[in-house]
Amino acid sequence: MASEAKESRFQLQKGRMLRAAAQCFNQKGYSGTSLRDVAAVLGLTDPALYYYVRNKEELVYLCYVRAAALGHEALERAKDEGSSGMDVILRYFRHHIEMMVGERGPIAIMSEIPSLKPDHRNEVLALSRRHSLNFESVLEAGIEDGSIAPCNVRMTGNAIMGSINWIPKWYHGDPAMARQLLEEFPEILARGLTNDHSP
Amino acid sequence: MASEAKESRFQLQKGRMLRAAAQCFNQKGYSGTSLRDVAAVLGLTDPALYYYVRNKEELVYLCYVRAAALGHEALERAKDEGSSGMDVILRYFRHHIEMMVGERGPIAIMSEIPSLKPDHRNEVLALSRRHSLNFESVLEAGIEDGSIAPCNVRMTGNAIMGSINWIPKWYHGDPAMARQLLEEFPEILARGLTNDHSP
DNA sequence: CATTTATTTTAATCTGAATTAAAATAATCC
DNA sequence: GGATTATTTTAATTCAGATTAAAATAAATG
Repeated sequence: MASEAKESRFQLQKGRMLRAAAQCFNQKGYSGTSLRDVAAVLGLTDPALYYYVRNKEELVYLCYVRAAALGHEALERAKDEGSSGMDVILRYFRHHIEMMVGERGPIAIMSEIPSLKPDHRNEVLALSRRHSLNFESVLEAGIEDGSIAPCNVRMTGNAIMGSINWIPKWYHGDPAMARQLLEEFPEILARGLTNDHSP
Repeated sequence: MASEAKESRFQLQKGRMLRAAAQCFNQKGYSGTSLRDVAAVLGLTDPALYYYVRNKEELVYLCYVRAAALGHEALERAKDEGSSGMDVILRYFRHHIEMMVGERGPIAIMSEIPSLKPDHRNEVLALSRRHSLNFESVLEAGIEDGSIAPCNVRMTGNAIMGSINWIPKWYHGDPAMARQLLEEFPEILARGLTNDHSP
């Protein structure tokens, strides 16, 4: 239908914009990227972006919501597919990293949450916490089922999330690195969780 | 002597300023902190900062140089004190985290390296790389001496640095958390490195 | 094909935060 | 205590980049 097609085109462009923005933010830093930079990636001029977004703050906000959504999706998918806690964790790592370095990426580093306006900030923080808790509950399940060694799940979760969230700082689009990341990183992260001394 | 004392006072204030700036950047984000914010922490007005620094870019640059220097110092001290590779690594974790949450902290997250001016950016990147290589060489030594399991040191280093660099994102000055961080985080990070199956 | 709607552009404005200049206060030194 | 230097302030300026307005183009629709 017409309205569907139109909405789809709009949403498509908006999606492209969010990915362009994520790319700019990760590459040039937040203060280093102007709306012009983002527009340039899309072959547009800056005011065009205002057709999709109220202002720059909202652009950042949407980038972060998207980042949270992709992380959430990665974990939910892993939970659907996986068996033991450790299995779910490993699948989650793979999905999340795939989203960062693959077709759907990049994912914006959430460096500027504090400068979002209060409503937006609170929402993003809530999404972020939810994801952390979600991840921790998988850790707990894994401890329960014996696939993961007992640990402080809060602290362990923070450590792992840091590793993942930091990836865009050193991954800059090199395909060879992307392959290596997908192949080796999940195991590296998981290695600290293994329960070698299970009964 | 007079000139000594004067220089010391100047350097002292400059040091305070860098810590105030790090605190603001970590708490409010880069774009969310104005020079006025930094000055306010020190009980000054914004133009006063220009007595210590040429401009905001230089302030950020100095924060990052300081961050790199403290990381470097933590690792060097660990190397001086430690025995096996794993021992050095653990000591490094403790020192670095102590610097983040203790008297000498906070340490600024290096979120805005890309928007530094080229000379500064290159210098900070060089310091950053040097630290990574330094850390990787300790990992290699640990693998050599059998205290650390064989691994891709580049990738493993990236994972661990991510965890550490991300700490200020979730540590907001709570003393109880600081204690827990010091006590538990090093072991958590090290757990993925242990060589259980040594010959 | 004419009309309406969607998207983008060009040109103009606005703004807040960085920066500079000049003056004032505080510290130090002889 | 008077003179010199160090530090900070108040007041003014500047500017890049966000934002808005109005016009132009492109797409869709009947």
